[in-house]
Amino acid sequence: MAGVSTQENGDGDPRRAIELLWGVPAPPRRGPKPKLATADVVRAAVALADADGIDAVTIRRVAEHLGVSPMSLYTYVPGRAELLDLMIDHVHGELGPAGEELGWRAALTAIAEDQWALFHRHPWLLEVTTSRSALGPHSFAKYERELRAIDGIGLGDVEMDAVVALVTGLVRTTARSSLDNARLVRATGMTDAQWWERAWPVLAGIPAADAAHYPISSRVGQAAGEAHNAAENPAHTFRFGLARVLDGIEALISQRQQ
Amino acid sequence: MAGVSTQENGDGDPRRAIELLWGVPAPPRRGPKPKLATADVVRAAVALADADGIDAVTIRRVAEHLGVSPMSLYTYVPGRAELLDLMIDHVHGELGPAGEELGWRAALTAIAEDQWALFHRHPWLLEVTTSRSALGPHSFAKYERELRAIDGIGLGDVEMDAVVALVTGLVRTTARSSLDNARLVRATGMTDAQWWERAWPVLAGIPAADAAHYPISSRVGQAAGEAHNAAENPAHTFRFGLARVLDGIEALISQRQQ
DNA sequence: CTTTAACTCTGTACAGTGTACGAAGAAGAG
DNA sequence: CTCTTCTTCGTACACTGTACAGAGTTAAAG
Repeated sequence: MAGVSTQENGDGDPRRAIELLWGVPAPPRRGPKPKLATADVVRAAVALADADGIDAVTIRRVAEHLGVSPMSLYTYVPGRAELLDLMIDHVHGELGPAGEELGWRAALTAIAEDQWALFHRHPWLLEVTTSRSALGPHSFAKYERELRAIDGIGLGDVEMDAVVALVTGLVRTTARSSLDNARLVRATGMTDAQWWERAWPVLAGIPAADAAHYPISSRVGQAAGEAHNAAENPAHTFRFGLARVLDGIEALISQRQQ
Repeated sequence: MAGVSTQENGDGDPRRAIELLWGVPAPPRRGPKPKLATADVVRAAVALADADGIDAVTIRRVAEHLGVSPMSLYTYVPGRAELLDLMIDHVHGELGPAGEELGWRAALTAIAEDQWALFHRHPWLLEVTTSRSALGPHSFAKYERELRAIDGIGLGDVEMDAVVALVTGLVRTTARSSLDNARLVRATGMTDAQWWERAWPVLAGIPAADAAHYPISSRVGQAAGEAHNAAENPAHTFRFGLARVLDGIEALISQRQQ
């Protein structure tokens, strides 16, 4: 089955969102003392998302966890979309610092491993799409660290951005596959193997689905399916892909140096 | 701002979903003639998603487009989640055939270009996550074609699956970035440059956001931002990444051959 | 033929969602 | 003190997926 869905929400004026992200101190306050701070709301939302997924982050449930009425949250956060932005930047703060003494390959590897771990700590990150206004201080630092890893090794600026996107994209897709598998096992109570055992009789009764029509898929799919369910293997797939990508980057660099 | 969100929906019994995907002919029917066929529903849903994004695909709106009451759709489709599965497999039917006479590099390139184009024709594909039960005939054929491109060149079965995931993942992430940019420009009426012009004064007033703290990002981010907005450049980023990935795969293959 | 069973279609209803609006009350500014 | 601003909250609206029950239609069974 399929799930959804990244919905629109660019309202254009980024001022308030940016101020929240960067924690601009509130101007002189006149009314009653606020019960909470924006950070409390963000922390509660992250805790909810960690535990029950991004769909558990509803205004009502976050408010309930904070012992506050739903509408009060709008005092601290302009809306749900901006809350998600704040959550993203918040957990980006868990990523490691620059660590500059390494070579580019070791540095990129450390970055990728860091993000791999982050996705597994906060799986909901994979269900949220970021866009330009989500650039808070921690996301900025993340980007800076990524670029620093490959600065001064002969790549152009646009190339550097592309290389960084390549590596972070790899982490994202392999982490997604790893966590999707785990999530499905949890949700359906079936491993891939068990699921296929139930699905197979149905497929077998369909002429067009005969294995003869898909000879390579049948062979490879089985091997890959078993590998995905082995506990340690998603990480191997990730590191395999990372090695390929780094090799490709290395080829570019040595070509540039000639 | 951020958007959401892949929600759960594994109900466990895949029989009906699989039958729909593979177009099993309905058993002898007794009641009144159906006004529609499942394919009509899928086509209408795809048209809606193409035009207005995946969030426009609500049961009510699809039904309205078909001149039918919302609840009748449940005659043709078990629920919204399965409808999304059917949509995915439907558009996977637009992908090209195997084309086997090419070398692995040319074949993988053709596959990647095909998928790049598909994502641009159906941007909603990027907002939907697939999972195991979405494997209809066209998705199966897609996987088979991908594997065929690299079959018999010395890779193990699990490696083949990982390589295929690497390439298709790259297409997905670069297409996402390309389309996110386009979507934001459409939604906010601002290009990245215009957006930054408005955002900059806000950021400039925040000590922590000083460019001095992010020297490389400031330089590279500007260059990359301009590149993203140039009409032809997202495709260049995609092809740049593809070249790196293919180089990485090539390194593996020649290492295997020694 | 009549009867029966299966099937399509539809209206209503429910539990959710984000959030606009307005009222009530608290606390610092003058 | 008054005035203004701010927080908090209850209510309400439009929207979602879909469970359920009933009405109407058709083909098969007797």
